[in-house]
Amino acid sequence: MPELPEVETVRAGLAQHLIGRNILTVTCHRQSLRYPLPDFTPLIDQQIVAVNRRSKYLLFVLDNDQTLVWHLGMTGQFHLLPGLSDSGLHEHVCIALSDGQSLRYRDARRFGYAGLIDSAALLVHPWFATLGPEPLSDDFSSDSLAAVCRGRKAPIKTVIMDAANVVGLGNIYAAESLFRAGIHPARAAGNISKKRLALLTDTIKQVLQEAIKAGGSTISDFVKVDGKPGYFSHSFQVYGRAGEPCLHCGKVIKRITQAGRSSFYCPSCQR
DNA sequence: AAGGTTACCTGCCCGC
DNA sequence: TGCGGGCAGGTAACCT
Repeated sequence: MPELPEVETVRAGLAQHLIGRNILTVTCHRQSLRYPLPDFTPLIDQQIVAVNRRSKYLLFVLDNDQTLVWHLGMTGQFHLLPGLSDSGLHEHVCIALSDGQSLRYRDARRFGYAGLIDSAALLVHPWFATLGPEPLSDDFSSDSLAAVCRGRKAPIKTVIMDAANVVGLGNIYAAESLFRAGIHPARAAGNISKKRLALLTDTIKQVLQEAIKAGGSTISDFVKVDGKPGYFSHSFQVYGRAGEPCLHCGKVIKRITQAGRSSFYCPSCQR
């Protein structure tokens, strides 16, 4: 699922169905995912008043001044099903709602995690305290990006994938943003002109916005009823295209490993 | 102490 | 057909 556009699309789809609903029961099929799951009993009889997002975290705001925080990890999915049918493969949590539907959490790799946090204390919680700006807000700007790049020898790709600097970018959108900005993923962050960082700031915002727009058509279906896979189908310019021709110049797209992840780039267009 | 590597988990795809 | 290896959209705990 989950880079920012996917999480945002899931958020929007869930908000539509969950706001105003009450939670009747919560059933867990295992005690922990990446971390131990919280005690869900405080959720019982609470109303969901908002479904928000910060970084890649979904925030279910309850009317008891607590927030159910959920991270999808790599493979986490939420599905809304009519009624309380049997749990499917890798389904770990089932939340029964007052409208007769049930919200199911499924996660094959179990890298996802959840917590129940006092809403007032959300921003000081360790998951949130160190997060950088939202990329689509004015807090993320050429100035803020330049500030975190200054003096850094780390590759620009790892800098923009570090949530302390800007949240929401994963392996795909980092690669696509750098391609559009013409910046080589391995270039030292501190060695990029202010002007080029300003361009990168713009391409990050563009790419994420376009992805949210495109994601709406596919992933919202997935949230709807019976959970069709609904994978985000976007035409990537470099991600996953190693060995294929660059759509801009025709040179062969390369793949390198950075921080244990694949990076894709055009050796001619990106410097 | 910044920067790099590894681990957490299951599934899938590819080559032998 | 079966099996092993490598890889997968995230995060954080380790090393150096």
